[in-house]
Amino acid sequence: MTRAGQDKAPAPEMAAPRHRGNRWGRSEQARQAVLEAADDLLSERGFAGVTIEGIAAAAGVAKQTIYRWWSSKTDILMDALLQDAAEELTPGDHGDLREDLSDHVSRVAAFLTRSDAGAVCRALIGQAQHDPAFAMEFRARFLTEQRERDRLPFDRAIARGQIPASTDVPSDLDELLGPVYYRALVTGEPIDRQFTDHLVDHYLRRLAR
Amino acid sequence: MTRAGQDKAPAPEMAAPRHRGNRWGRSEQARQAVLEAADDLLSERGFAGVTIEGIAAAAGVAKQTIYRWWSSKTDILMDALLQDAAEELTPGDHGDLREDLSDHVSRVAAFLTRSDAGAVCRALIGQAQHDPAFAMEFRARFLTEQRERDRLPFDRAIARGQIPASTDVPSDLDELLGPVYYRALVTGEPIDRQFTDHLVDHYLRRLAR
Amino acid sequence: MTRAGQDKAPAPEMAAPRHRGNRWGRSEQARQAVLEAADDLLSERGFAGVTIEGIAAAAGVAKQTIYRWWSSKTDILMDALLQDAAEELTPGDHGDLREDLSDHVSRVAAFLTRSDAGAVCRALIGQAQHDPAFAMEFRARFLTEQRERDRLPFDRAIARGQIPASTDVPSDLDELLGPVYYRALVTGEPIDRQFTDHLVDHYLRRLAR
Amino acid sequence: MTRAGQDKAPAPEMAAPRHRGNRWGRSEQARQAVLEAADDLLSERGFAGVTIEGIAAAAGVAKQTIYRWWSSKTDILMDALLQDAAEELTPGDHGDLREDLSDHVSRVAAFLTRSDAGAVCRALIGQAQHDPAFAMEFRARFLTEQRERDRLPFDRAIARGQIPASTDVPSDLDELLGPVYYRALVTGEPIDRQFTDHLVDHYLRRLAR
DNA sequence: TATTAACCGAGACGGTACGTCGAGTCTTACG
DNA sequence: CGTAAGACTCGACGTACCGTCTCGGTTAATA
Repeated sequence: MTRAGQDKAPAPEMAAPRHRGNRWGRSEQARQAVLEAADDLLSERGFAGVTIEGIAAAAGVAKQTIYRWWSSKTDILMDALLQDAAEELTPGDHGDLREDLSDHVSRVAAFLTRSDAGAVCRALIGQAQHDPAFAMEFRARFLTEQRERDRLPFDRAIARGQIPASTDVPSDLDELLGPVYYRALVTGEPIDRQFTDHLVDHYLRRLAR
Repeated sequence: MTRAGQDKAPAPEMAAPRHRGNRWGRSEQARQAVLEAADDLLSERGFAGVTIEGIAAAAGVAKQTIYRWWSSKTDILMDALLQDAAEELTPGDHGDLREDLSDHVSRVAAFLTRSDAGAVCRALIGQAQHDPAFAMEFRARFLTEQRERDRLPFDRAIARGQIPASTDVPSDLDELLGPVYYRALVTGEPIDRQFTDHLVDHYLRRLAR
Repeated sequence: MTRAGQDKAPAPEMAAPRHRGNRWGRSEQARQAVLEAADDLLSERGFAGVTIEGIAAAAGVAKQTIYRWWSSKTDILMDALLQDAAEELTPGDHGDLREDLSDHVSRVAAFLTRSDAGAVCRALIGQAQHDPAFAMEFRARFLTEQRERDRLPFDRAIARGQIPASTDVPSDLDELLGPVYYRALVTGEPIDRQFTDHLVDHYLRRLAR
Repeated sequence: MTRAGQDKAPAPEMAAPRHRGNRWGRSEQARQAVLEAADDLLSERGFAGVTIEGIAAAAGVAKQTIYRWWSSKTDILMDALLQDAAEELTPGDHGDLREDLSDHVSRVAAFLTRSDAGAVCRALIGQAQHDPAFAMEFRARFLTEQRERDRLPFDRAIARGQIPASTDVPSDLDELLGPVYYRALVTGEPIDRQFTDHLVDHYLRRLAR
């Protein structure tokens, strides 16, 4: 759908090589500048302040270059999200389901409510409410991957024999994370560690019957 | 904040009288036409297809008339939502917490995923992700009221002595409704009765320890 | 074809009245500013320097206002030409064909090669070479009128009995004015009084057999 | 000024040899393809439809190759004109001034109003109205040569003693050809043989006093 | 025989202007 | 006083070409 590249520069902290009129491909320099400009504009001026013209100006890039590689501003933000989200949202392995979940759920809460990438994520979920086609793209490009990461603690617990293999993980994920997203997206209520730990506690107590 | 009027229809099911230059107040006819046009445009052309100009044209109303009474297209949709949501989302009283909750949670799910007013609601939640000021307005004008309705089953159960008065109702509401909103807003997964009943069941089982 | 108005402000040297958000019609103020800006840009930066954006900026007018009333930059220049050309190109009446012609032909030469309006005229003739549809419009809106003016000396001479009523005026006009246009448009040769007087002289000598 | 090559075709009617990477010189194949593509685009889509990108695409040539040899689209059209015009516009020698002129003037008329190369010529004259620098180039590269051809009948008549050596040929040319160009460029009036013959007749009658 | 200079197609790049859409403001005539 | 009408300024949209820049590939004169 979108030709946006996901690959990163082999060594991300190295400066992107100067673009030199290239037959084989796009300017990594321009790509990074665009993603960063989009991110900056979102946090400084809000979603309405993110415009293709604004990004182009801030990134020192021609509009046409943006349209060559991205189909819309949300497509750009999606790339920015994919580049940043994975590491912030990959659950660690503490060898224990409660600890893994407690850690991950509170990490998701912090991501959604406090991080820059989380702001991008919320903006895209917002856009998904306005545009069904984008909603599908969001799910295909981000959510599917994220759900894979979210379920890792469960998969490890199953492997350990801590919970039965028959566990309906997707459904349980909805119950655990739903309230977090609900607060982040709808009520705006702050999400503290106590709340997330209660969620985990209720879930584990239910498992234990 | 907004000058939108909510009331005034002398006899709501009667056709509004043709407005003929009124010295003493706004045209109820124009108000209804605007709200309906906004609703129609949203369902037919999506959120981006809702424009002030489009609404004015569809409603046979001057742009200035819209700007006189509403501050933005989301303000209009808010009025439309408030007009429609209350009755769809007021929980009935079956004399039993499980039944009340089961009914209400599934009703919320249906509202969000299948009704026209629910589409308006999702669009506004989407907009809230893009605009913090609007998020506050959404919470003040719709969400507070809705949360009052949502908690009615709990209040009645407390009055009946079915659950302790110390119940942290807001928090429990988040746990019950969060997964529903999460599916509706984020994953797009369909929400069937089985899923909502599981939510209620898990909640009640936890209460019973 | 174009909705551009030709009417002038009733008293042209009076400042156009301040535009005051008008139900019945366009802003005369904006109209004049656009025509003048187009003229200025043409003489200062050449035809390629005349852009809709440039005119809008110079006239302090929105692009949309230009597109509302004119279809292209040549349409604007046409209006500017029509507003200026008539007086510069209306032949005077000296009671004698030779004098009338001598005066008029040299006036046409001066117009084409030295006046600002003549520069507009040459630019439009240039555009007519590039765009057959515009060529037709040019002929309908300017040339027909101009040919009426050009033939006035002949009509008066016929009325006076100085030349026969059977004179093929259009054809004679081509012979008299053609060389002037040819020099102005093609060779760029300067056109002095001697050249135009020779043209008139040759024409009159031919008449006299 | 322009690097456009005029020569080099070893045998012009032979198909140009396939270019296969050449150290010493440009690809005749590319050159011809560009000129033809420019011609085609002009006749099919008008002057505005002639773009460097369009020519490159139509000719199967890289933009850079065009920019290497020509400075602008008008520079290309100039080459195309020079390649085609000479033969169409060289007056024949019938041994008689009237016949030579009659033939040549009507040939010029046909060229301007009916031939493809004439369309190119008119387009360039049009461009000359928009761009004084180009006007000079047009005169230096095409018009000077063409004027040499135009005067041939006069030179031959002088050599024959048919007209005096003191004849002001350039001025007479303006009088003879001016009306033809005027009709072709300005009025759009068709130019038939009767009109051109009248021009010649009037000229010759004047000579004869 | 291998090198290498000159030209080629390709296509990404930073720009400018295009023509369109909608936002939000303003003024008027009417009821 | 509220309304329909509609012209206004402004900002962004997405597109088309501009002219510049490398790139890798192809050939033929030279080394």
